[in-house]
Amino acid sequence: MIDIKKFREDADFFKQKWAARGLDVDVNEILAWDTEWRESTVKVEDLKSQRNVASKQIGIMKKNGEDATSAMDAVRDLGEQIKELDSKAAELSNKVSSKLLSLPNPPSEFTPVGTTEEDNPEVRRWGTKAEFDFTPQAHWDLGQKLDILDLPRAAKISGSGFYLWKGAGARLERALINFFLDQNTENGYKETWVPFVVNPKAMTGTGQLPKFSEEIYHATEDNLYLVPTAEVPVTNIHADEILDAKDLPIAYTAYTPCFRREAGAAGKDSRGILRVHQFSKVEMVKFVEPSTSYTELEMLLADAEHLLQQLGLHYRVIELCSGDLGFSAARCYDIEVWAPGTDRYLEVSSCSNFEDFQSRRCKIRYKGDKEKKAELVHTLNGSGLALPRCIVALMETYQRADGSIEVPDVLVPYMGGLTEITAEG
RNA sequence: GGAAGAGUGGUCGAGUGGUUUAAGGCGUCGGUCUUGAAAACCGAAGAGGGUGCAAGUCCUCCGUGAGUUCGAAUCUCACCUCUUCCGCCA
Repeated sequence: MIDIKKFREDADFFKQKWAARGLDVDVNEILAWDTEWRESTVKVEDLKSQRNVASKQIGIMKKNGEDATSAMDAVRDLGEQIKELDSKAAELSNKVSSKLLSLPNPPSEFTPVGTTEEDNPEVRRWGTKAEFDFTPQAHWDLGQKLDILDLPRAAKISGSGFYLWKGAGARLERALINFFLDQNTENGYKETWVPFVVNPKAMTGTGQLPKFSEEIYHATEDNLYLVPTAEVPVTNIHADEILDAKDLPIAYTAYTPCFRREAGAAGKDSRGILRVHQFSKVEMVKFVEPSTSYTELEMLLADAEHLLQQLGLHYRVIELCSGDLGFSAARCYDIEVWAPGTDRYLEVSSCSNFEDFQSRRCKIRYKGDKEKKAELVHTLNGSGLALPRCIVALMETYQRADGSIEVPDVLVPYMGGLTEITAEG
């Protein structure tokens, strides 16, 4: 959520920022509601002040044994007015805040302006595309022939968009989760284990609600949501808290499954396990002092990149332009890994700075040593990393002519010493 | 799931209808004293919002939301969370 005070001062600034995202926002409407709210607030607070004084008087009169009937009648009338004005003010305030909750974060000053993903500039590349003296296969063929990936049976159990690993495939999923968690811990992120099901307040705090209810699984009986990313529970760890400035930056890492309905995405890039309803992901989340958030973003990105480097996978980093930026982010980098069989770059990480957009919604603040007021922290997060597409890249990059797969050195210990995945198991 | 009890500031804890402007302890910060520290003593300090150039001033906040009342931390109702006991259970 944006800062209403800044919005009052310069609504045009926000209008332009939202326009850079392709949104035409009627800022005057919001300003009018806000002005009206402030006017009613001034009135109602004055009435309340009068009532407080009069009530105190009544108390004193009663204590002295005087008759307070007429004074009580007068204040009763005040009470009626207060009630009426109060509900009017509450209505206006709700209008403003529900509107603001549905508006995205303004892109940062660094964010390139653009309309679609075509406009996302490439930041850098690491490594080169793997070369083969045979035609590399896609992971869905490799997985089936090696009998480690069973999509038909996953569909039988749950429907399309779910995956099922067997044998070395299942082991590979577990190995990567552990490898990522270990690496992130080494890089200073504290490992956490969080709920996979969260309440509406947490979902609103990070920005999934109220706008994207169609994208998330909702257990209506209990009004709880399956997490679409660990970002939600992990960021909310410090909701409604005032942190000590000397504890910042705080960095966490967490593994969770991620559940996404992917409404309307059927058919698009959905072959194999490229886009699924449930996938594993290890996430990194930071709470930082505002002045440091953009250097922290670069560090977060470097940490995520390092994971792919150790796996020896070629990737590129792109920066999202204003039109392609996610709802809550002010600036965002995507890391895309090369998958030779699929013949595409696949997004495996999004590293974002949310500035104070989430911390304002979640009320995550920090306080310095002296008389300084509590200020909102900046929050950041990035995948480190999303599993299925990493496995796709691994399988397709390390495949051999006979369809077997070589296990990269760093994963061998996590695979119980297994150095290759073959059809013989 | 059932029963009982409880939720007050950074923390512990008093307050059960009216100068509560939320006591007091601990912790924190500043000062006095000291070579320095500790101890002791003195003092300061919550959050959000409105208004104002400012000093200031006003409103709201005692788990959450409604209600009763001239007036609610205090009374009523609903919900949430925690504790204990019982039941069920990996």
